[in-house]
Amino acid sequence: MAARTSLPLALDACCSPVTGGVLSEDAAAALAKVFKALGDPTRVRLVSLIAASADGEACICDLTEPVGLAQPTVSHHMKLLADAGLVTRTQRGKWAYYRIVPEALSAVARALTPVEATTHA
Amino acid sequence: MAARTSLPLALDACCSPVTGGVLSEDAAAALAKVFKALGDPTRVRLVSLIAASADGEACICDLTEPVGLAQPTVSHHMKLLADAGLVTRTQRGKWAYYRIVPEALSAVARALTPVEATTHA
DNA sequence: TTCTCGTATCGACGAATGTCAATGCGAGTG
DNA sequence: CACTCGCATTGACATTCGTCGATACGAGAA
Repeated sequence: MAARTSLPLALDACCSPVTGGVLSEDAAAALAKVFKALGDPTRVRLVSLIAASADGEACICDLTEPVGLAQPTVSHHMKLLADAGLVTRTQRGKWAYYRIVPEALSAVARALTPVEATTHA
Repeated sequence: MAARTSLPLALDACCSPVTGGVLSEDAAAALAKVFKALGDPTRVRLVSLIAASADGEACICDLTEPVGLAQPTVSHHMKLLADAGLVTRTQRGKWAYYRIVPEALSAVARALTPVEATTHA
C-alpha cells in the first residue's frame, strides 16, 4: 500500500488514479475528502492567497481581509484545509502561520491525470 | 483569458493555477465548482467506474448496482458531473451513455500543479 | 501579575446537499 | 395503437455546510 509517507491524513490513501480502475470505497472517500476541502470558492481563494504570499506562508490576520469574512470563519476554513492535508499550521508567537503542502497538491493532480500520461509502461 | 477551447462550462475559466497568484473570485468559483463535483465519494466512484468501463462509457443502468444507490440518485450525480464538465452525455436509443472528459481532468490537474518555474520552491 | 492581541471553539441560524419514492417523458417494441 | 423500458424530474426529508457573534484559550507586553 501506499506510503510511509510524509503526506498527512487523507492523502496517503487518496492517490489512486481516478482513471486507473474502479476505486475502492475507502480510496474514493479519501479522494472525495480532499476534493470537498477544495470545493468551496473561499477555500480555493485561501489556498491561492497563501501560495502567493511573499514567504509562502500567511496567518489568519493576513487572510481575513482579502476574503472579506469574519475571523472565526477563516479559521474554520483553514482547519478544513489542514485536516485534508493541504496546508500545515505552525504556531509562532501569537500567530498561526499556514503553508501550502505542495506534495498534497501534486498527489491530487496525479490522481486526476489520465493513466496514459503517467504510466509510461 | 483562458483558451476558449472545447472545454465545456465551468472548465474554460477554471484553469488558472492555484499556486500562480491570487485567484479572482470568478476563477475561484469556477474551480470550486469542479472540485465540489468531485467532493463526494459516490461521484468519485462513478467517475472511476466510467473510466474503467470497457468502452470508456457507461449508462445509468451500469452504474446503479456498483454504487448501491437508487437510479434517480445516480442520475442526479451524473447531472452534477456533467454540469461541471467532467463527463459528457450521449443519448443512444433508450440509453444515455456517459463518458469521461479527459481534458477536464487534465485541466484540473494542471490547476493543482505547483508552478515550480517561479521564484520560490 | 494584569492587560492586550491573535486564534480557536461554541452555539445558532439559514442554505445547500444526498437520498429516496413517486411520477413524467421518450424511444423502441408488441 | 398500447405497452415496456431506461432515464430525468419532482417533492420531501434528514443531514451537512458556511457563516456569524460570543466566548474561551495562549502567548507576549506592560
